[in-house]
Amino acid sequence: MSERISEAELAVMEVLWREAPLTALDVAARIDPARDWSDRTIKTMLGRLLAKGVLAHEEEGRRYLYRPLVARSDYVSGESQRLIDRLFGGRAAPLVAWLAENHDLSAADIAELDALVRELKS
Amino acid sequence: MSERISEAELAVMEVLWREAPLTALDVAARIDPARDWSDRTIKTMLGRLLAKGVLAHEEEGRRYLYRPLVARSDYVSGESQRLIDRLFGGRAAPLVAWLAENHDLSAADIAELDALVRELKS
DNA sequence: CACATATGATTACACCTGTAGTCGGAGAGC
DNA sequence: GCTCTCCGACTACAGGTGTAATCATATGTG
Repeated sequence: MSERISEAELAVMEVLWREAPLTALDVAARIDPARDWSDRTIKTMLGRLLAKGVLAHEEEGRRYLYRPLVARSDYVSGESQRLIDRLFGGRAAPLVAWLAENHDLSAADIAELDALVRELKS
Repeated sequence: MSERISEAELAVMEVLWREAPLTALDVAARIDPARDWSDRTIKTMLGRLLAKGVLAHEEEGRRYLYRPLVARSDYVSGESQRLIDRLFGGRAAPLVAWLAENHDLSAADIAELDALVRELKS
C-alpha cells in the first residue's frame, strides 16, 4: 500500500497536511500560484493520490472532501530513509557528517546541533 | 547541464564512481547481480547517461571506455539538497534534528557527531 | 574472402508523471 | 419539465524510466 508520491503530487499533499479536509477547489486555491496549474490538473492529482491509497475522500453534498491517510512525518521518514539507503550506505551518521561538512551551518544551527548532541549523550 | 540521474542509472554510476574507466561489459560484470539485468539494459543506461552528459566515453579499439563526468560528491550534494528543499524548508539543521530524533543513532554515531560539533564550534 | 561474433546504435513497449480535455449525471434557473 | 452548469470520472498525450530486442557494422577465423 501507499506507493510513492511524485513531486507534483507532493504539492497537493502539502496542502492537505496543512489543512484538511478540503474540497478539490479548496486545494486548488491553496496550491502555490507559481505552479500555475489548471483545476483539472489538481483533480487528476487527487485522483491519483486516492488510487495510491494516501488520500481518502468522503462525500459532502455533491462534492468530495479529501484528507490525508499518511502522516507527513511518515512520508518524511520514508524519503529520508531512501536517501540514506541510496547514498549513505543506510546509515544516518554519514549523512549528518556530510551535511555538517558541506552546508555552512550557521552559528545558530551549530548551537542547535550542540544542544541535540548534549541531549543524546545524556 | 547534467540532468537528473534515475534510480536504475544510479546503479551504473555507482560502479563507475568506484572504478573507471570501464567498458560496458566491465560495468555489467560489476553491477549487483541481484538486479539481474541483461547486458542490453546496461548498454541502454550507459547510452542515456551519455546523453545526459554525466558520462563520457572514449574509444578503446572497437569498444568504448566509460568514465563519470560528475563527481559522486556533487551528485550526493544535489540529492541531499533536493531532499532538504522539498521536506525541510531548505535548511539542513532540521533534517539533522529529525535524524537525531528518529534514527536511534548508536553510541558511536553520537560520539562522531559530538566530535563534529566540537570541531564546528572551534 | 565469407561467415560467425561482438559491439554500439536504433527501436520497442509498458508504466509513471505532468498537464490537461471531454463525458455524463445531479442540482439550479426559467 | 427542459436546459444550463458544476463536479467527479474517464480519456489523452508527450516525455521519462525500466527493461530489453533488433539492426548494422567492424573483427577475428577458417
